[in-house]
Amino acid sequence: MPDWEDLRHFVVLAREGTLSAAARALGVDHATVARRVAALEASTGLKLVDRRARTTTLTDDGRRIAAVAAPMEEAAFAVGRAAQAAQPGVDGEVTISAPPTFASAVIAPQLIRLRQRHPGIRIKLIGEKRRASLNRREADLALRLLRPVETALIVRKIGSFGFSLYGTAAYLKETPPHAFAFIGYDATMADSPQEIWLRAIVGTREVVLRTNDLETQIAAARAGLGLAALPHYLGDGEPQLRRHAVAHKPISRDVWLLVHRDLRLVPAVRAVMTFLGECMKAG
Amino acid sequence: MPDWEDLRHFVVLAREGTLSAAARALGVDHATVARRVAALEASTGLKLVDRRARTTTLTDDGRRIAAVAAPMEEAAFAVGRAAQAAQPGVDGEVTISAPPTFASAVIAPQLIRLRQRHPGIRIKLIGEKRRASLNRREADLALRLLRPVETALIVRKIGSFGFSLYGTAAYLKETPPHAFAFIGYDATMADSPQEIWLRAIVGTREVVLRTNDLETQIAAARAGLGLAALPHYLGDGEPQLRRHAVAHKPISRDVWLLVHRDLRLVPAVRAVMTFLGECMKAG
DNA sequence: CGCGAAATATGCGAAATTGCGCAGATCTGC
DNA sequence: GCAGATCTGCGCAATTTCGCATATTTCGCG
Repeated sequence: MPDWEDLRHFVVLAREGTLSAAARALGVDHATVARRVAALEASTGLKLVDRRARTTTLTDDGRRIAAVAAPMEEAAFAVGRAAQAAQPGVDGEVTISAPPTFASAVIAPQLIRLRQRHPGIRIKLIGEKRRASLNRREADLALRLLRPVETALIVRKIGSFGFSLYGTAAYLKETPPHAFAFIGYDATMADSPQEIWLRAIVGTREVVLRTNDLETQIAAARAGLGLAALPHYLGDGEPQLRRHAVAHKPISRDVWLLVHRDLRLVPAVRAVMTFLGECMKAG
Repeated sequence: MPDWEDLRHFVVLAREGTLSAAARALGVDHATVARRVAALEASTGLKLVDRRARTTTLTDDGRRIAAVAAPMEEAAFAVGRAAQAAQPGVDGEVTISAPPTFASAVIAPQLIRLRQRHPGIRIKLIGEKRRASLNRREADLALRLLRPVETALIVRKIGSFGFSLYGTAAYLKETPPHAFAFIGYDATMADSPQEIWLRAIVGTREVVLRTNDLETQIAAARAGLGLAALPHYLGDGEPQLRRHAVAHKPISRDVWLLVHRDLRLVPAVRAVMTFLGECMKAG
């Protein structure tokens, strides 16, 4: 039986693709990953990776071994969750993953309430667009705008929010609707419901700014560049912006709260879940 | 995620029950096991074992964690088998587990043939009464006298051998059958077919020696103490001993060859399996 | 009640592991 | 074609880890 730490490093290398990326993911030096993998190769008597400068490719044997070792990592994460689940009391650190603006505009302002209610809970709030893997315990809780399909996750709808067009009061007053300019997402978000909704409204008019960053859209709208489709929790918080009513059917997006099955009964996690539900009602 | 080596030590401790036993099983010092487990407790924030002098008991949390971590060990063994299975050519070390007398009297004398045919194969021959776990890779191949029920194992009957009563020529000539003394197994082997067979023959006559060791029975028979029920592969090899025919129906026991599913196609393992089959025909 | 076997705890020196810095190699963008 | 960025490989020093020896505790047994 090979050394388990060697296997841990190798599994990450197999997933990440390069020694350096694996080293970053593991929080160690790349030389350590290289040595660990070399040790695994020695103990198995197999050549697992082709070491070429710039690229490290798994051999056939390497892929086989990585596939067999992957369940080990699953089990290791399960141990981590079990340890978290066994923690007594409501103390502990809970990591939340949420869309960036959601984290900053909705959750963060209300965190003080959670803090007052449960002083023992430490919160790690990660605003990120890519979806954190709850299976790999990159987060304990996640807020998403799409109902996920992953197994072993408990999904709960905790609310929804609507969109409106926002512009400065001056812009809305001075510009006739047929001359409106718009601010929208770039191609990476072309499939999102709010972007499709916006395109329908825009019609033949002009989109003068495309950006993947919502904060940039707000800044542009504030500067009087045009109208942006913003969630109410953001647009209503901007004193310089006003909603502009349109004839189109309004849209809203649902917010889903995700938690891993193993963690759903942990007191600290439950407390944060309750808090997040209240955040949605308040927001 | 906890350190995987810590988990490996803890899983073995959970199975073995004491620090010392776990240390023996792992081939390390017991101090190392204690330190590893302490490190795991620190990283999980849980108390996993109750340390009392002389006894080490798992806590409830410890049992939970051990149960979750056990699949990790399964996967680790699977990696070991996969590595063995990926070995190219017929070179490699193959471990055989067999009943002690079988190993010494049948297999060992013929090993030279295997060696001549496949010089690259190194054999580890373990004579042991307790059944080696092929799942945990204590052996690659096992010979057993009972058809096992374990899953993931391939079972093949490769032969059988008979039993007879053996005594010295002088003893058989000078002693009338009604005065025969017998040599048999002790209580631990009372349920074995050959012992039941022997008891039926003995009838009301005397069993003057009971021992769990077959070699001891042979030595006693050679010394003229009485008659022992020996497998032919042993008794026929003793120049001082002669078979004594009895009216009872002769018995024989089947020999089963076991191999783990993952290893059945490994060239070196296949070669040894073929060799073992020939051993049975020759013996 | 004393003794021995076996298990756990502790302290110390040796050995292995790790991180860092630097060199060599390859790919990308201009 | 060239400069910059990124990745791998290697040697050295600091840290961590491990095994051994010793002490302590507990259980079984006469």
